[in-house]
Amino acid sequence: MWLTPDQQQVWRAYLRVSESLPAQLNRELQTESGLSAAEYAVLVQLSEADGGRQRPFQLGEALQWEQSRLSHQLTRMERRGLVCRENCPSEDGRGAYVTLTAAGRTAIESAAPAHAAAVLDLVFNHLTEEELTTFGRVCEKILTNLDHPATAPAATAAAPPCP
Amino acid sequence: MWLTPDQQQVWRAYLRVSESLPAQLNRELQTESGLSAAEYAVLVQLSEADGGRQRPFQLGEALQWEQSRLSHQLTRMERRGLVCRENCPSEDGRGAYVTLTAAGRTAIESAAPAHAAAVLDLVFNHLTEEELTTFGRVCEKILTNLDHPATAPAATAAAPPCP
DNA sequence: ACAACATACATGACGCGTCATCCATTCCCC
DNA sequence: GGGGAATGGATGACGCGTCATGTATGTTGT
Repeated sequence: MWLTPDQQQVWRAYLRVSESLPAQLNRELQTESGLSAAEYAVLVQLSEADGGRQRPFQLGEALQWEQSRLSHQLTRMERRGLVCRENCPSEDGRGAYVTLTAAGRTAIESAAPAHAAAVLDLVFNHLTEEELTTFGRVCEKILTNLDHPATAPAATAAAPPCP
Repeated sequence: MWLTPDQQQVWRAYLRVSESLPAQLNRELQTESGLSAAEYAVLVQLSEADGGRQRPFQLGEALQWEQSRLSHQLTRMERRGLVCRENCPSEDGRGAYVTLTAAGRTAIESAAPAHAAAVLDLVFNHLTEEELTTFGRVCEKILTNLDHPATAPAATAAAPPCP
């Protein structure tokens, strides 16, 4: 029930990566393009959507973000003029649309190349083919474990009939 | 200057891991022990220190944290009674000491086993030997790239003589 | 000895993320 | 068709992290 020394070492290395790599990418994004990682992610999704326009809940699904997180983020991005909200899609009175503004499109298009270059530079340009595929497989395995919470100590049998 | 499809796929998987894995571990830590990941990290360091007592700047080095971040964190943890600050180490009038309280030691000791189990459960128990070592090597490589900013476009030659 | 600089730490402002909660609309089922 | 429940979304409170600054003590050069 404890990590082996090998696992400890890998885990510590991973923890450092998981702190430093996003931090570094954030800094680069911020200084080169004035965008945060969160803004970048939203802008990428919107720019890939038809008409640069999407329902918030679709955005949330694509980003795997909590709805509240997205809502806060959109509020800040609207304040910055990167997106704008339009209410009342005729089909669903509850809904809304988020649209990329011209400024938003400019921002993402000018930020993307440098960001991709940074990712290549910090990660992929230094990996062998085999390291790439194994790294990918490890990530997929972790995602699988996150989705199937084997952690459920006794509830794996069946969902209780909700009495 | 763009990611290949393979790289794209691995990158997206990594991004999800880097969001979901810490989030999941945080949740578990929070619900099982009432600790945040940041608190856990500080408590681990302090509990390994002699007398559960350390200078903030040493803590910062060990954790690789910015000084300001640590200071804020210690303020919150002091408010929660997990650590306490003592000023005036006789050797250095500027300094301070952070000490683990009894509550802090109890917290970390009761939290550690479940946390280790969660890490094993979510990550290491599902990796082959070869995946473990390759994963570790990839992390080390990324860390190396982060330390040696090959990104420095033209300033690698020499630091300017600071005119 | 004293000015200039460096070190150790604290703090306020702000962006970010989560949780809990709330409002409006739409769906469903009797 | 009327009363839940579910869905789409917003918001406030709070912990967290960074940047910019501030303050006090120590160090160094002249």
